[in-house]
Amino acid sequence: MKKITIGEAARRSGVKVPTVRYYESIGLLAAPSRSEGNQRSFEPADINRLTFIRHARELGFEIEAIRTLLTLQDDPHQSCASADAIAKARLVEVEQRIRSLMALKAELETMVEGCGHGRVDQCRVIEVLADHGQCTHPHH
Amino acid sequence: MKKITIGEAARRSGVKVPTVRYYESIGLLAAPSRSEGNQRSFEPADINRLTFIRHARELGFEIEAIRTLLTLQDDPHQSCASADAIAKARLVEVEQRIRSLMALKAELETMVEGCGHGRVDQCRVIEVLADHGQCTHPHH
DNA sequence: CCTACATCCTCTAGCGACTAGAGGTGCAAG
DNA sequence: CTTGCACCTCTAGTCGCTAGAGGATGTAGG
Repeated sequence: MKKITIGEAARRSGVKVPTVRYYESIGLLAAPSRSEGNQRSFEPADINRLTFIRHARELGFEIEAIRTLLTLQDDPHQSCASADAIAKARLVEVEQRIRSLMALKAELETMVEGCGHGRVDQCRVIEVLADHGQCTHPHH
Repeated sequence: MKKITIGEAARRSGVKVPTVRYYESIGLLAAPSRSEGNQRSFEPADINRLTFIRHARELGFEIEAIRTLLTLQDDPHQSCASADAIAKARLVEVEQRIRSLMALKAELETMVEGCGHGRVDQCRVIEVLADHGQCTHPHH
């Protein structure tokens, strides 16, 4: 079997080198075997695991959620109810975040549109921040 | 003039007590005068400043951006071009974040819908994470 | 005046998920 | 054999707070 260095693992998985070491340090990835010169030597399975982690992180799952998802993946005969629950919870979070960002977007647009590019004392950006009563969307 | 304690300032501005002290420590808020017993004594202007900061934070502005906005507010004869640029940049960020979250939402929905609530080896949640080629939206 | 009790003070450490840098070793090509 | 990159460990820093220890102050009731 050919040895996969950490740099190679990083390139194949899309996870940065220091981040791979970090994942090992927090026990998300098992410590790989070492070469004679003490360098990490990864297996193809490690690349899959790293890729899984990267995808999950890109979808905004927290490390602890990923830890749970990984233990599920490691034992494929378990019920997938936990995985389902984790994904559903994440979906709810994302939907809330979208709603809040949409309100925010509207408010920023009002600020930017109202700005006559003159002096600060006529600037709507500063004005809205200073007096929240002017918010068009009193969401907070 | 009546003295405003840190607790009162926190209540009026909506910023928590330790956060007020934190803002002072990073120089976002001038150190207020102290009572005989070394307790902070705020002015009404401090409440306004804290409220400004809170609004800006709620809109997702970073501390350094707020620092700039505050120096603009302190000198109302300046051009508001900087404030305008900061708000516009923030708007662009928010719009990008919304787009990315919408793609993410679609992907999570596919995962959750596809889950037959059976065993892990048939679970679409795990499957999609393990093999990103299955993503309906190849946004990343 | 004394006693509770809330509020205040400073200081340090912790959160999540990395990222950066120092200072040193291994390894492959020319 | 030397150059130079990739690797190693370790510590500290990032952002914006938050929590807790351990002690001082301020206020209201008895």
